[in-house]
Parts: sequence; C-alpha cells; structure tokens
Amino acid sequence: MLNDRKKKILQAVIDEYINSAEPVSSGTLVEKYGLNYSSATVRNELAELEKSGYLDKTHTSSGRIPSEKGYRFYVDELINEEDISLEEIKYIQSKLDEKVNEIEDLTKIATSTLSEVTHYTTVAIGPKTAMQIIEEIKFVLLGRRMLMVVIVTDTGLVKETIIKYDEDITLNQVETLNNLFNTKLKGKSLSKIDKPMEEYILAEISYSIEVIKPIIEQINKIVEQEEKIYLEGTKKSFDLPEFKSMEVAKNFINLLDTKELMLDMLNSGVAKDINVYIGDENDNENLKDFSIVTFKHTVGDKDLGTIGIIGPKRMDYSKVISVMKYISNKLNKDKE
Amino acid sequence: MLNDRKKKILQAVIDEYINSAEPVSSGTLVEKYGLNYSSATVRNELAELEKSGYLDKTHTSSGRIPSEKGYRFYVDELINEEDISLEEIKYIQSKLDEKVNEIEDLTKIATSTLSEVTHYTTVAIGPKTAMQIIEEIKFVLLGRRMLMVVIVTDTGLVKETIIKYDEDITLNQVETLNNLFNTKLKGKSLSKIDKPMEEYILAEISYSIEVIKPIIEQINKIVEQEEKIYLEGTKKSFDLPEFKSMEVAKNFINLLDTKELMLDMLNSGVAKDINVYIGDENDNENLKDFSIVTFKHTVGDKDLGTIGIIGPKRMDYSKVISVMKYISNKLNKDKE
DNA sequence: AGTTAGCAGTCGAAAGACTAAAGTGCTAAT
DNA sequence: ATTAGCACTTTAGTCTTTCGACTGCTAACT
Repeated sequence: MLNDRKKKILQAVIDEYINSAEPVSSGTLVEKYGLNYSSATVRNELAELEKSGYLDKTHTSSGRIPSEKGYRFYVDELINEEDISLEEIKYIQSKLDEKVNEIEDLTKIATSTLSEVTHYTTVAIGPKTAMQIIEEIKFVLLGRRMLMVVIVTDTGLVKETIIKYDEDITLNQVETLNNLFNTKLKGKSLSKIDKPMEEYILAEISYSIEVIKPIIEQINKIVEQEEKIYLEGTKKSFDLPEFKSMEVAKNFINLLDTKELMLDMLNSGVAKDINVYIGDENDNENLKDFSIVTFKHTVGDKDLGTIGIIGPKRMDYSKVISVMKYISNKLNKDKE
Repeated sequence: MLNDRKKKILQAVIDEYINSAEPVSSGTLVEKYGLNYSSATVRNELAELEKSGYLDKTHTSSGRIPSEKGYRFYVDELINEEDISLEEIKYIQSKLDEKVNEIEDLTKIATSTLSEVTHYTTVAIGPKTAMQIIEEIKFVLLGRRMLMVVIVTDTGLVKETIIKYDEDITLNQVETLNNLFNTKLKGKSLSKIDKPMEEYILAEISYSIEVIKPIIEQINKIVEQEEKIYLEGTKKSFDLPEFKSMEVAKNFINLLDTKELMLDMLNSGVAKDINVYIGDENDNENLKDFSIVTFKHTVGDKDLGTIGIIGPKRMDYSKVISVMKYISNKLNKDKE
C-alpha cells in the first residue's frame, strides 16, 4: 500500500515528532534521517502521505505532524518491538525480583517500574473481585464480640472484614460457620454470594439470624467494593509540552480524578497481548488527546489485573510497547 | 493595634478577594460593603494597611490584595467560625452516619465529605502504624502451608499478612505461636517488635527458626509500611483561577504526586484543634502558593489520623474552618 | 519518468505602537 | 477628619509590521 520510501519517510516524521513535539519539515528529514533525496522530493512524498491521511498540517505552510491514522500505521507496522536497553532490563529485573507476598504488591511494583522506565503516567487495577474463586473462607474470633472473616481467592487475593456483635460469640458458633461456609462456598466465585445463597444459609443454620445477617452483608460489601486504582508518575506528564495547554491538563486531571473513567479506561482492553488506543480510538471524550497502552496481567488464564500507560498521542510507542512486553512476560513467567 | 475601621476594611478586602480573585479597589469596597465613607477615605486607610504590611499591590495603580500577614490576621481575628449552613450540616450528618466497620472507612468518608462541602482538595492519612498498641495478635492457618498473621490495634486498625512456607505447619505450632506472641506483645506498641524482642522470641521458641524468622520479618514490614494517603477532589482545584498559571499547577501536581511531601504536610500540624498554614508559613517550597488547614482526627487521646485541606492562599477560611470544626467534633463525639 | 533547484506565496510568532479602562495618590476644599 | 477632583500610572487588548520557516509549484535536469 505504501511503498518503501513512503514508509521510511513516514517513520522518520513520526520518530522526529515524538522527539521534538514540533511540526516536521522536509529539510529536517533530509538532514537528520539520511534520506538520499532532496527536500523537494521529500516534499512531494509528504504531500502524498498527507493526501492518504497519514499526516496532517497545522496550517498551510507548516511542517507535518502525524495523524491518528499515521500513528496507527506506525504502531502496527513500523515500530521496533525491542527498543529496550540492557540497563533497563537490569533495572526492571531488580525491581520485579523483590520478594512480595501478595499479588497486589506485585501489581504496585510493576506499575511504578513501568512509570520509571517509560517516564509516563501509569495506572493499574487489581483483578475483578466478583470473578474470583473462593479458595478458603475462614472465621476467626478476635475479641469475644469481634468476628473476622477472611476470604482467600484463587488469585491470591486476601479480603478481610470485621464484624462487631453486641453479644459474645462462642467458639462453637465459629466452628459451625467455618464448616457451613466452606462446604457451601469453596470453589465458587465471589459473585455467587447472592440472595438464594443467603436464604439457603439462613435456612440451614441452627441459631440466631442476628449472627449470620451481618456476615452476609459484610461479605457482599467486599464483593461490591470498587477496585483499587494504583496511580504512578502523574507529575511526569506535566513536564510534557502538550501540557502547556490548560485544556489538555484539565482533561488529564479530570480523568485521573474520576474513578469511573479510570476503570472504563483500563477495562476497555481486549484480552489480547497488548492494547494500544490512540486519541479518538478511545471511547472516552477525556482521552481524545491521549493514547493509552494496556495489558492484562495474567498467570495462565487467571486475570490478575490490568496495567496501563497514559501519555500524549506522541508517546514513544516503541519504548512503551517493548518495556510493557518485557514486564508482562516476566510477570507471567516468574509466577508460573 | 488596628482600629475598628481598619479591621472592617481589611476584612472587606479579604472577603472580596476570596470571592473574586482580583485586586480589590476602593470603589468596590464602598459599593459592595456598605462602608459609610467615600472611596478617597477608604484609599487612605488602604494605603496605611499596606504600609503596615497587611495588604499588597500587584503594581502601582492596582487594587489591593491581601498579604500573608493580612491572611494571618484575618484567620486569627476576623473570621466567623460558624459559617456553615443547615443544608451543609444535614449533608455532613447523613454522610458520617453511614455505618462503617473500620476507622479507615470513616477517614475516607470524612475526607470526601470535606471535599464535597468545601470544594477544595482534601487529603488524609491514617494513624501512625508504629505508635499503635497491639490489642490482639492472631495466627490462622489458611492452607496447610499458608499462615496468616492478624494484628488488631487499639485504634481499631486491622493489619494482616500472609506467609507461605515450604513445609506444612501444624495446628500445634499455630497454638504455640498464638500463646507466645500474645503474652509477649499484647499491650505493647507495634514499634516494640524490634531486634531485642526478636531475639527473645527466637530464644524462647522450641522449634525451627525457619518458622519464626519470616513472621518477624513480615510483621516488621507491616510496621514500616508507609501510611496510606487518601486524596479527594483534585480536579476541583484546577477550576480555580490561580491554576491558570502553569507554575502553580505544576507545584500542586508535584506535591500530590510525592508521598513524602504529602506526609510532611499532614504531619506538620501541632496537636491542637485546627492548624492553618498560609503560603510561606509552610516549610515546604511546593506549598508557597497554597494554604493548608489540617486537624487530627482523635477519639479521646487516640490519634486516628490527620485530615487536611489544600487550597489557594485565597481559600475560604471561614467556611473551611467551620466545616472542619463541625466534622472534627462529630467524629469525636459519635465514636465516644 | 523521476528528481531537483529555485522562487513565490502563506502563515505564525514576536515585537512594537496605540488606546481604553481601571485605579491610585495627592491636593485643595469642605 | 473627610472628600471631590484630577493628574498620573499601569495593564490588557487590539492592530500592524516584520521576520523566518515552510510549502507547493514550475521549469530545468538526468
């Protein structure tokens, strides 16, 4: 579709624009990118690339900037997917090798490492609570009137909640609860703790409804709990030239400050390797000036959450995608 | 020190500036604030207030803006501490009456409510982990090789951690651990789990060091864990006119994005009712254009964390302080 | 046919000039 | 002690001009 010279020129334009954030002129391309043609020839090619929609101009006599179609082509066809240095690899390794006891911590570390290496803002959410399988559910008496419920799921997530009663709870009761809930719920997904289940348990139980009711309530609260969002490196974005525009900066803050938008953003990814959404490809109006790159953090087929990068459309896709691939693989391999 | 008329005029200037964010002219004061003097008289007074350092000018022929000394005087002497409407009281009540099981949730709710009512950005941290008294420490076997440690402190904080072993743990061992740790640590502060204590426990214990070592390690990790920061209403600040200045906006983001700065900020408060720091009164360079207002969330003499508001120096101190006082009292009273 | 030198034409960003509006400070009168 | 009145200062906005950076096109070149 595009001949080799056009591809080369398009790539040069985008590479240059990613670096400079300024419209790219034919002269610059010839000087910096070792093209064996005169600027006039390059100009002709640029004009055609613009006609095909890969490039834009800010005004009639300006240099070219990539269009979203241009970025898309660049991401799909032109980038070098191994744009990652030895130092970066070493740094990432040292970070990810840190011992962690909970995947939550691993997500946190991966998110901050990703931000440090790419210099962009990163976000993450943990696995969807409701989808997880209950591996163990345990009742523990803390005081005489304080009962703790601990739920451990297949992804290693630990959720705990405390219920305070007005009367003493006996060890016997705790025993019964442990048996009942474990036989009924182990192996089921958290979302299964619904009305029918509640009624079943209430019918089954020999003693006071007063004890069970708050337990079910609390467990449901846990399940419905909004996912936690990890955010890293916000301030880095503010040094980018695009943030000189107040409108862009506001959109960005608005996005990061609104949980629903963040969740939308992170959940929009398909279950494929790495997702790239450029500008208007995002459903979200607030994201029209940004690109996001996300990946699902998985081990086997278990979803352990989603990690994403938000940057300007002019983000360094090569680096971002390379680093992400590397981290993604490493997370997957190490935990196997 | 300042006669009544000067006070009245100073107050009018600051009230007006808080509203308009524009330098205040003598004419505006006469028109809007029902002063029974001509603008010329007011001008004379303004000139003297400026000479005494309570007011500033942006240029020779501009209106006046409050200086930090002016704000300080305003906060100390001039504000109305009951600047809170019935609707606001009702709203706050409805929010704070929500049932919560952990004080962490209460802090979260208080923080977001404060932001909603004042329209400023709010932040909070929980109680200092290391200072808390261990009320209960419990070991629970989750799988055969997964041991959970739960620590409940006097402030109601629940910290839990999981340790994975390579060998099975027996119920007997769990029993021993429960006894040992409870007799040794109950009633002590979390910071007491230090080297000597570690050695003592290691000496005391009859079986493998392999079991104890990771427990102590993990508990120490918990204790040293950075406090969690709750942040609410960032985007609201970006609508303020002072955020048109990129420098101000950057300082703000830089502050919110740096955990250490946030902790400094919240921890700088003296243990008095409500602390107000105006502009350069903050030690922190990033805060020079902002004011912060904080209070310690306490019940009795237990420190349950600190909640703060960050806004422009021109913040609505009357409202902020009134609302904060109300929330602070309510938190204290309800939990008694 | 593909490439290129050369040049006219376009546009934006920066600098300067001008004006109108908003406010102060001071003087002299009340 | 207060105030009317006016000269003076400064900003913000608008317009104009200039300068430099590019492009697009034409005609010549290989």
